[in-house]
Amino acid sequence: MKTDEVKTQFVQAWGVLGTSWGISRSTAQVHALMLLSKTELSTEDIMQQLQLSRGNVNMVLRELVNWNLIYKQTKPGDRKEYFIAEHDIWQIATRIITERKKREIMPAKQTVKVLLNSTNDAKDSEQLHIKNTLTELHSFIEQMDTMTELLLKVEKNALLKNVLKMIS
Amino acid sequence: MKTDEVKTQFVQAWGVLGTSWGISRSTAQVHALMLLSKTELSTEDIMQQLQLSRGNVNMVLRELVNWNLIYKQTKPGDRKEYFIAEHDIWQIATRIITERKKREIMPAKQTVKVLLNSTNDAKDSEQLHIKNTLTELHSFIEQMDTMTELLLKVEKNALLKNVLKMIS
DNA sequence: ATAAACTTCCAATAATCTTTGAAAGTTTAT
DNA sequence: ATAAACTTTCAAAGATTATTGGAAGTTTAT
Repeated sequence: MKTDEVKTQFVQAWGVLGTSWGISRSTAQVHALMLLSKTELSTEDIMQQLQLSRGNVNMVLRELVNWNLIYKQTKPGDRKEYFIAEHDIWQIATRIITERKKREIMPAKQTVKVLLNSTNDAKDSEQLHIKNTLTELHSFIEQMDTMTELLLKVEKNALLKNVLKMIS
Repeated sequence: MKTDEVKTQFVQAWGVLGTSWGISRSTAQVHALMLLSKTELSTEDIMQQLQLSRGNVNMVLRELVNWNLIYKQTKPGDRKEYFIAEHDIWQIATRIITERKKREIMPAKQTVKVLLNSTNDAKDSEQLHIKNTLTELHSFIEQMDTMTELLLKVEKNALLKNVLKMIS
């Protein structure tokens, strides 16, 4: 397969996958393109290669910069901004996991915690059942949280990586 | 807070959270209601309590049954179908993780694998960079997959649970 | 101070995903 | 065989989310 074909296919496929991960198609596409690109790209480059509007590309790039998945770059004597992707896969993973934690785990934790507080005075059997369910949910979310932290540590911890390999 | 207030708040909050996990609001709401309900509920009960349409509740229940998150029940001398939630939090977790793996990890694995195959004959530096990126992505996805399997095993494995606690 | 080159914002539009509700289908009791 | 009680389907409507594209804003060189 030709280089450009591979690129196109990956970009398109990643866009589709992205939407099932709660990432907008364009965001996933731009990230995919940049991952495969060795060199920095300008907004124009991306617009042209992916046929997306200026506004959209601008927003997506801002989002990716916020997630620390791409970096802004400038070139001497050139006023344009260029962007280049973080290419270290574990760095990428770390940042995505961090975002997902923020988006998916923390709000759930918060919700359950608040409601759990309001069931302290549970008396009848229904109330106790609710309290019990919320308690279990809370402890489960805590464990997911721990797991997430663990994942974030794997990168820096070769020993841990091996332990995981051993026990799994 | 009153029992019904807690229920309502949990159901509503869970509905909102659900949408940021790629689960439809109604699905998350119905599941939340059933988690807090000690007894089985009929389609009518759910329609009435959550003010959702018959069609919607029917589809959602089917989906939840498919995920093994709720069970169908019948009562002697009653033609209606009733549903009751799986209440074991680790069972619930197992089933959700399994679904997410199916939906999020497997398709990505497949995509990368296919494209990786088509870069075997990489020659110039750009092609090698692409091949390299895809290779790393592939190995990362493998690791996520392993991690998922590990998560699924934690439930049944007290030792593993303790190891995790220890090293995290 | 001006204009050129570029970036950002945001209201309108488009695309996608969810929910409804009525009609069709199925099962069970008589 | 019929009708009552219940479940399922699916096209249309509604809600939400993503994208566009032009206008406003900013920066830099002269």
